[in-house]
Amino acid sequence: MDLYDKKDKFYVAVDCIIFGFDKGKIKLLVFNRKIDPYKGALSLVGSFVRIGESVSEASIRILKEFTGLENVYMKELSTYSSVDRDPGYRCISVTQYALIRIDDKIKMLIEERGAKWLDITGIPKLILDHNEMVVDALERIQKIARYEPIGFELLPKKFTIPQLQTLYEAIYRRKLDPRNFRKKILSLDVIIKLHEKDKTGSKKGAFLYKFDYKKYTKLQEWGYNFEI
Amino acid sequence: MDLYDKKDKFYVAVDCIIFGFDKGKIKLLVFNRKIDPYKGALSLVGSFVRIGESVSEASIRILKEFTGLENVYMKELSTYSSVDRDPGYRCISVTQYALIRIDDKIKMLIEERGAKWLDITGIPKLILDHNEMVVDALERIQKIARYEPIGFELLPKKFTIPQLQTLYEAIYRRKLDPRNFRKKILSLDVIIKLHEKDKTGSKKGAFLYKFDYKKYTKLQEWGYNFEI
DNA sequence: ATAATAAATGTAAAAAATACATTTATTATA
DNA sequence: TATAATAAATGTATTTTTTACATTTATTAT
Repeated sequence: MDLYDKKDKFYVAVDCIIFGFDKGKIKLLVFNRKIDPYKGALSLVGSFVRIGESVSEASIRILKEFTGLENVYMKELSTYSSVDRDPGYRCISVTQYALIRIDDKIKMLIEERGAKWLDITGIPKLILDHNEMVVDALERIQKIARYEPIGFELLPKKFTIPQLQTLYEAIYRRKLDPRNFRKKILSLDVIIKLHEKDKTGSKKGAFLYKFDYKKYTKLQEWGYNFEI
Repeated sequence: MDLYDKKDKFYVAVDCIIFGFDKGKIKLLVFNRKIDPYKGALSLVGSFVRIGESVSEASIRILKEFTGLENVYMKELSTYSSVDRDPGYRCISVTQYALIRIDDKIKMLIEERGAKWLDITGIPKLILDHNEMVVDALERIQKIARYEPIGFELLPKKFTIPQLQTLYEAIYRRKLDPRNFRKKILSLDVIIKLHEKDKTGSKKGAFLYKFDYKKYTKLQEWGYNFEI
């Protein structure tokens, strides 16, 4: 490998913009680099793609390394390839955005690995062009939320309608009317009411629901609009 | 360059899925390869990305080489990176989809360069994974047509409402009601009626319109829905 | 028993989408 | 110069969806 000049051949990297949702806020997963270059600086979760794996295989591999998670919602965002984007290598980065459920187990796993969650309002300087990637990814999820039920990827398997509303308010950055929101989400007919309540949010408690993937898949075939 | 094994380092290519619209049909630009490997086979317009250019610079360069056109609507589709996608190189391809106006000048230019337009219904076998790219690009433009006015990129600068309708019918693969289509498109308030008629389509002739990019840009800021 | 809290609910009005058939401007031809 | 032929242009009633808005309910803590 060291026979070649690092600026004379292409390196391919994958960077993951990993979003979570916790306490009513959308969060981004970053870590403090342990090694040079940029030791100590904040970075997205990423790695070089190996010659014997595809970009998507690489992204699955590093997501597992950093979070312990498999079968995560992850989609390609885009390619960052400016000649001077990385002073060390001639490296193009293929970015992936991922949505994960934050629970206590995940929180622990992530802390063990030296990663952490940042509130997406007020992301500090990250290395290279990673801030740009985050901005682009946020724009993308805002767009995609209009025709895909991505909200459900970020919530626990069981969630309440007020929780779902708070999440959509965070994605769209505006308040929604609770009566209209409830009416709309129920009319989509893709959530199932459970016979349990979550009482952490109020004395009355709110009914828990779960997402109906089967029904959603069926509807999707017919060109379904998820706008809320 | 030849010091390195072709399977031992990454090559980066860009492939362009270039769509046009002619005689009521959506067309794809392909060419017959003049050199090995795959001499004589049909291929998307593409090239290796040079070490000193970005992917987007490369795509602009090759689009110019093949069509003579600059300032074309072109967006990244996605990255194709299976380890065995290209038997010759360890090559990842970043694809771009482009929409261009087919006119007689372009037709000539393209023929001179040995490229040609294929009807998108019934694309023959293309090299490598290019068929997959075309399918993905078609899916993408169908989706994107719902919230961006991409139709206008494919039509001549001056077009009639029936022409626009035919184009959307080709994109969505379904018939639209002419009264409702006209009502909807006019309500969007982004096309300007001209005092000329196009009489190639009928004895009565249809009024020509042009797209109002300024108005569209303004509306876009407010989160505009282009669904037709 | 009462206060406090967030969850749950309904309705009327406005806007948008849909379904549907006739008239109009023009050219070619009888 | 009247007529036939052609695609363009037009209107309305109905249904569906979206919006705006205030009160009651279930539960816990005091």
